[in-house]
Amino acid sequence: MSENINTTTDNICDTNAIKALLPKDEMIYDLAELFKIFADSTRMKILFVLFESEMCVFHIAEILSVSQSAVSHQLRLLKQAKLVKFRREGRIVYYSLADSHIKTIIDQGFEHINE
Amino acid sequence: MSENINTTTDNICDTNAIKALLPKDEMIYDLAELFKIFADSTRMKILFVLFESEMCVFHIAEILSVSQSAVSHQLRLLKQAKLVKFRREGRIVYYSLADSHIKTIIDQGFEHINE
DNA sequence: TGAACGTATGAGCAGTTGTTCATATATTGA
DNA sequence: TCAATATATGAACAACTGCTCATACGTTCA
Repeated sequence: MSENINTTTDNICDTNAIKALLPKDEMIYDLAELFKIFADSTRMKILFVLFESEMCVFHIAEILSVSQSAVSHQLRLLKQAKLVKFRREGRIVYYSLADSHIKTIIDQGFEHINE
Repeated sequence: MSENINTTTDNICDTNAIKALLPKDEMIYDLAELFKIFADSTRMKILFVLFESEMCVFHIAEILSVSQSAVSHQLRLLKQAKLVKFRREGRIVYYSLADSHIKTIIDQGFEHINE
């Protein structure tokens, strides 16, 4: 226990102690991956549309003036991140938000910007 | 008022009405820019270190096993996004978190991951 | 069954990002 | 003032991202 000496440098602050307090690398990596999803304005716009209402791919593309393909590609990422869910009704696929954390995260982002 | 007809397509959903409810493009862009900062594991790690304590560049680099230059570059971005602040004491520059929204955003991210 | 429609996806490309390396700037103490 | 130390920054490069284009898949209806 007490022989656990910091052998690298004589620090005033104990870097090893702080290192031990950090979340695991994998956890931090996953967190960064999640925030990557919010880090694009097209995806952000899609989320804002879905805040208002469940919506099919075609209408999302129309509202945002973005190609159907681009929307579909981004919905794929949102789906993988479990930020949206979907249901099929005939040929039409309706997307909606997956959970409520999403709104909280975005709201806090807004508050930071409008500090 | 009532002559405001949707001329593009005969939609069941009124896409123009939804369009009007969305935040302005610039706002959404700024929000995405903010989340870009959280979208990298090195920056994320830096934030987690600063959750624990104010810290100089050298020690951050040591704790994270990242080069001084890389840390400095990332701190620059964190500074620009007003996520961290700093104070100089001689040759040493100490960084710390700028406000409390940061922790809330990250905590919500955690909750989403651990759903 | 086959045409039409809504959605998904792979390839390719231009633009962006994070790192390293070299070097500049700033502060201290001899 | 000069060497040492702490930090900042520009250039360059490899890796990644988001779009477009072409096309495939899945469903409906005639």
